[in-house]
Amino acid sequence: MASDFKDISDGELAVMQALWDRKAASIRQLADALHPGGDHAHYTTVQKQLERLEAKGFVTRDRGQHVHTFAAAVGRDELLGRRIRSTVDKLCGGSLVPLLSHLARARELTEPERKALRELVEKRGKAAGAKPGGRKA
Amino acid sequence: MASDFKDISDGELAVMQALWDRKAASIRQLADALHPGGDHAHYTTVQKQLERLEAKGFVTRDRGQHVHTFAAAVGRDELLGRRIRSTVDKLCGGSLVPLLSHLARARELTEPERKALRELVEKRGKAAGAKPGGRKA
DNA sequence: CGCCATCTAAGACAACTAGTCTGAGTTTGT
DNA sequence: ACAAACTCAGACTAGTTGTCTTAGATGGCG
Repeated sequence: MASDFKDISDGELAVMQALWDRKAASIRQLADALHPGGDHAHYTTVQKQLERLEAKGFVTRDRGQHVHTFAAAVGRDELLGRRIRSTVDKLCGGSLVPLLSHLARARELTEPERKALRELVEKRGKAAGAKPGGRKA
Repeated sequence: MASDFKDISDGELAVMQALWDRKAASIRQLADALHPGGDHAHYTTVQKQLERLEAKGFVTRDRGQHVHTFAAAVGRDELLGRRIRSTVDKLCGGSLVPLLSHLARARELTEPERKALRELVEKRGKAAGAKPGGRKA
């Protein structure tokens, strides 16, 4: 279910961001990036965050070398999607309409945004074969 | 700042849902709705949740009568918007493109969703000030 | 008036999470 | 062999959330 989605904290998210930016890294590299001039305590904080992220399945650890190497197991888009879905499920019963009309009301779209949007609309060729609004509204 | 957005827990959200469904209500009404057959403990749980929601500005309390009356201070759409914005800020630096392309990739859209989307595209040239009176499109 | 049901108010409490910090043991390179 | 760097396990604090207890205020009714 969509609900077995374990979310992560802001601190853990910062670690993920660093990981997304570099494909793979050691604790030391991440700690230095996130806490420039940090001491051992900062190092172990990052270590603990990676440990928890690994437990939640957001990160993979390569124990091949003495210095372990970490990599993101879920991408930015994946996390984005989970969060959006979770929000939409909880607040709109799964329907995207409120989300979309909110966007429409909220602010002006930029050119790239409009472009992405247009593609989204085009894509409707296939249809909505899917059952209408699977969830309740 | 957009970041001073205080979020609410799932339990508090349930109270908000009940409130959105009925415009205004007393603690008793909400407690009965949320915990059918509940005892005094459930009552005070809802009371505490309302107290915290009021502190966070999500709910207003009318102390005019002996039995206080509560109403939602922020709507579903407002909360939706805040959460979406928060997610987009944290994960995409504020750009909607990843969100939109995720939607495109994720699944087929339903008819009403496509309709809302088309309107979103049309609406391009306008300034932030929503011109149409209608909330609903 | 006096009683009682219902309500508000305030705080204690356990469970959980997240960030921090400490200490001990292991591996590596010189 | 020694020192530096790393892993690992766990303790500790603080904040949040749901639960529960107790005390005091209010209103209706015999």
